[in-house]
Amino acid sequence: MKYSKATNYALHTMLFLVAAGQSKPVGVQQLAEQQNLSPTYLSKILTKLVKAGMIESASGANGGYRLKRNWENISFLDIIHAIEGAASLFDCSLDHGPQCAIQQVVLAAEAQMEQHLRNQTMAELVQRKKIIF
Amino acid sequence: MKYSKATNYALHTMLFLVAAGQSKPVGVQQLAEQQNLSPTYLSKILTKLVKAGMIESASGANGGYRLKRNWENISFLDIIHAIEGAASLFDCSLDHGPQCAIQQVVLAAEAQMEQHLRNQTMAELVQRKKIIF
DNA sequence: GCGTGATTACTCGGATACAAGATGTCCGAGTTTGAGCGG
DNA sequence: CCGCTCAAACTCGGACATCTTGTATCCGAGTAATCACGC
Repeated sequence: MKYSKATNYALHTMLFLVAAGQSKPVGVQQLAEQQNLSPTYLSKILTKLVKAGMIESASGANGGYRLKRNWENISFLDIIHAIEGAASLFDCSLDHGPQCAIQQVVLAAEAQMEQHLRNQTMAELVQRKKIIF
Repeated sequence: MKYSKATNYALHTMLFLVAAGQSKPVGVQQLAEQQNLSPTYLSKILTKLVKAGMIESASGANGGYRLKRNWENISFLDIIHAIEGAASLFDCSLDHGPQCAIQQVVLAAEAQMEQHLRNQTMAELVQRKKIIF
């Protein structure tokens, strides 16, 4: 079990966008170069973030991606969910009784992790560390 | 990102073995029936648990799998790591600076989850709930 | 009875098949900016 | 100097190609218990 590379890329991109501010859109090319991956693939990932309402895209020359309003509240969990989906990471394969004891334990553990990811916003991270994204 | 079905099977099997006690070995056929999957596949999964030292196998007639000593301390995390591997679920794809801020956040969150999984033993769960595994 | 061999009931491990998802690439289409050009 | 056109610089989306991983099956080999049989 591992987070996908796409999540990796999305987190780094968002961190950069937050650090850059929301003044001008940043081209996908520039973003891709920094992470050393192909622009077209990055754009697919960013499309998910757009649909999740975290950023917006600007077409045409000088286009690119830009933060949307209330970007201050975007948490790690928001980004991860946008990319990976919000499904819980364990589904009991059997159907025994109303509630599987194993499932309860694992989901409780997952909730702990999500709690931590929900409390950490991108903006806060940028403030604390002086970048190195 | 999801835990694999194999993990699912392993957890359920361990819970059953703990509930059954370590007197006689339980055949893989019986274990597979309860979870409605093929015996050969289950045996592959259980082989990992054997190598992790949680259970032992007995060949020949009346053979099967049985708990090993100090099974009381086996936690959820032990089983999950035996099946999924112990690799952390996030590796920063870039190499920027000594420590990636994003990585630190995600790993801290993961640590929270693992903490919870480490504290929950199979034996405890069997005692609390009267089965339904 | 008692050993000895065959049968039966198991697990083990490797090889293989299959499906799904992650990871990328390619290309055509739409959109905005800005430069060039003619009036 | 103004407006029009056109090219350039972008993103968007769908359709692929590829690779890895999870899931599962098959089969031959080894092993232990038990049964049968001959002495």
